[in-house]
Amino acid sequence: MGDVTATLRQIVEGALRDVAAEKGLVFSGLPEIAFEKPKRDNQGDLSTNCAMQMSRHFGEKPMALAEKIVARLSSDPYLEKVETAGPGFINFFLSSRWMGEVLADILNRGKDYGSSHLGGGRRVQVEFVSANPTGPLHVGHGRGAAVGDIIANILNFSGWDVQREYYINDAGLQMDILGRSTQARYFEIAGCPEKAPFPSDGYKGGYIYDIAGSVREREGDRFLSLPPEESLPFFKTFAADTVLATIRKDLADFGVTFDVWFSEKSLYERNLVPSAMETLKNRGFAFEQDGALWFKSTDFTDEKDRVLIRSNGVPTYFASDITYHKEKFDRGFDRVIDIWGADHHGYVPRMKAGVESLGRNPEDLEVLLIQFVNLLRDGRQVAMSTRSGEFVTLRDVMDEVGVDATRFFFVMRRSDSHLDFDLELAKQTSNDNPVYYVQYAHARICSVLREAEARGIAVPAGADVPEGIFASDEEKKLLSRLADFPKEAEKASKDLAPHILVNYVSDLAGDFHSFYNAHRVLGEEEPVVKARQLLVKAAGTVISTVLGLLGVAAPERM
RNA sequence: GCGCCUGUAGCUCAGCCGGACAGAGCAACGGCCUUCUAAGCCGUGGGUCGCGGGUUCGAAUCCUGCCGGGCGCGCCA
Repeated sequence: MGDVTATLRQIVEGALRDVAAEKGLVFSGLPEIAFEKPKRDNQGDLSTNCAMQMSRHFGEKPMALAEKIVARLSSDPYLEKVETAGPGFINFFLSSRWMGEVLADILNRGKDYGSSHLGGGRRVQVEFVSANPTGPLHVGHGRGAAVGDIIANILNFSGWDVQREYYINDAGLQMDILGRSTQARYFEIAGCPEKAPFPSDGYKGGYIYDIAGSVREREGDRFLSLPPEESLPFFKTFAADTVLATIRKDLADFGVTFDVWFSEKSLYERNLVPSAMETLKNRGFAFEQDGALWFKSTDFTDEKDRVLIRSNGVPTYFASDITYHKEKFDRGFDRVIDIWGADHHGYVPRMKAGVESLGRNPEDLEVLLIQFVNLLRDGRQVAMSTRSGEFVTLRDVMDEVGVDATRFFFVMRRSDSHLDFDLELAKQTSNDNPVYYVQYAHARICSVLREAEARGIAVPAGADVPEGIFASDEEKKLLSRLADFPKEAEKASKDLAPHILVNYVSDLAGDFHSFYNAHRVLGEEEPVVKARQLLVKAAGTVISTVLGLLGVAAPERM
């Protein structure tokens, strides 16, 4: 059986129509009846507040309407009992028959349980990280990487055709500064810093020395005799390539890969920027003034017009970005998601205006803002400053605490709220650490199934269990949680919210641990052993699926 | 000054397209290992949901005004 709520919805709708018919009311379309899982155990497995929401239309008090609905509910083998409660809730207690069906559904669909066709195969692009190739990725980029990668996984799981893309800002002034910084360090190492002074806005990180050192290893001192301006192109290219290679390696080791690495420079090489500017002019959204080309962003929600091409002829970052987004949509995506650091939030209205000016619905571009990571060690803040080059890199963190914990921690909170990341906590292998809590549940499950096998008790091939075999609260709770998964996955997809999955899988692991401590799988009567083996296997399947979406390992042993 | 985000238990946070006595983890306290992994489980205590108004049968949730924290407002990227 697929969806319990869909079945319930039909039943309740039928009852509502009956009540309406008796009162001579006609509704063209009933609002969707919402079901939720009540907070307290004695409030049933599912409940609806529809009586309260529709009481006005029916001219009834919520509770009275609820009673009428309940009185007209058709009997259903999946329903054990139905109650009205509180201010007008209708609570549904599901029968044990339903539990067996959920179990069978999970076991039959395996890894696909919880996946959906929400996206209908439509194409979505997720662009994330996109850090300037001027230095190693820091923790903030890491959070964006984890969020973007997991969102891409979730969208894929819910039926979208997903492409992951990294936009390389390799065209602007920053590349020049990177080249000059490297060049200066090269001359400095060689003992003649005066020939190429370090730029005042240069990159001061130690990695620049490493790159300069590599240049000396490969090219020797041959640039010392050349005028700096002549060797600058080499330094620019070499430094950018080196940094980008490091970024790729860090991301790959972090479990993040991209389908496309898109170069900003390529926009210029293909001459796309001028043609995009032409498009804007033709559509009446760009105008010339004071020798510059301006975007008429005040036609949209922006507070002032913005420069596209400076009076010196150099395009702004904004011009590249409009061109880039035009190019994205030209590639045929139905939906484009950009994941940015929260410090760019002021740029969102402008970018949306840009998209709209190109004739595209601005809602086809969604911008997700990722708030900062506050790095702590034993509760104390770790000092960081990009300017001085002293920052904690993603590499540092994943080397210290491991990829699994790092990814998990990055998506534990809503993306739009600040994240406290305690390095010491993430490293602990104790119950303080939520990552291991979940992984441990999976390892325990594997252990039980292994032990069963060792004792010659194979996991039953089918998925059928006797009705009523799961009688305890712990079993029912676990099953009920497993039944929630498709809804939770859907919610995570619609909200683009990985933390929903983290919360879900933590709760699921908790339900499993409670079950495990209260009951034994092996050594009970045969039908119970078989049913519990299947239950445990199903729990393992779902935990493994969710951890897979999070890009976190599901270990068989710990 | 204008704009965006944010303020929930001692700490970190969920809940925020309005609903049943506001949830979880950690920390504190008390229990549970001869039995499938105690990296686990069970129990107890702990909250004026920043403050004041408003809308509603009903507000942590929506509106509004204050107060506190973060960020952004360039012919920078």
